[in-house]
Order: sequence, then C-alpha cells, then structure tokens
Amino acid sequence: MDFKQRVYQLVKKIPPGKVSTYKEIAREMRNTKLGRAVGQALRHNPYPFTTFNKEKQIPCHRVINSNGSLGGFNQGVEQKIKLLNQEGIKIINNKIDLDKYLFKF
DNA sequence: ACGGTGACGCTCA
DNA sequence: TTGAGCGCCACCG
Repeated sequence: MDFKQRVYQLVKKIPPGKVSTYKEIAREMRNTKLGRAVGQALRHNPYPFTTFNKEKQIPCHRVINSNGSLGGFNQGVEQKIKLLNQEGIKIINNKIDLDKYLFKF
C-alpha cells in the first residue's frame, strides 16, 4: 500500500459533518512528523471535491491544520469553506472549532 | 544520487 | 502571544 493510498483511505473515513487534522492523520499512520508528507499526498489528490463518485470521493476539504485553520486547498479555500458550511460545520474567522468537529481515528 | 519544495508540527526565545 | 527556526517525510526535476 502506497503512502498516498494510506492517506486517502484514512481521509475517506472522516464522516460528514466532521473534520480531521494533518496531525491526527499523520499520527494514525506512523508519527506526527509526517504532516508535510500528508500534505503532499492530498495535494496530488486524484479525486478533487468536484468528483461525484461517492465511493472514490476523498473529502480533502475535511482535512485541516491542527490549529484549526483551514490550511491550503488546491481548489481554493473559499470552496473549502463552502463545502464545510454545507455539511453544517461553522467556520469562524477562517477557523474551525476543533472541540466540536474534530474526528479522531 | 541529490537537492529543493510543500495543503505541517514542535520548540524556544 | 507571536514569530523564527529546525525537523520531518514523500515527491519531482
């Protein structure tokens, strides 16, 4: 299993209305130091949010920074915010309330 | 093989 | 409370 594939598998586990962080994902795989590598993987996301195939969809918009900020998004941060709002996640000042929405593996 | 870069994280001043 | 510096792993030229 490729590193990237592992990342995608974990991201797909995130339920609607929840979010996860690079830190948690990295920790789940090996150690928290892998955050950058995780970013690489999602950056090469084969299924952008525009993909309607739910089975293969990778909700990369649910992956945020450990500090609650959205981080980057190759499709545009504004779209990311839209999608998250659409799932009922409140975003304040471009940040997410991790206490409420963080999904832990 | 090597060095640069990135959607990051931690530590310390 | 901020900001700078360093480290980390994977990917690409």
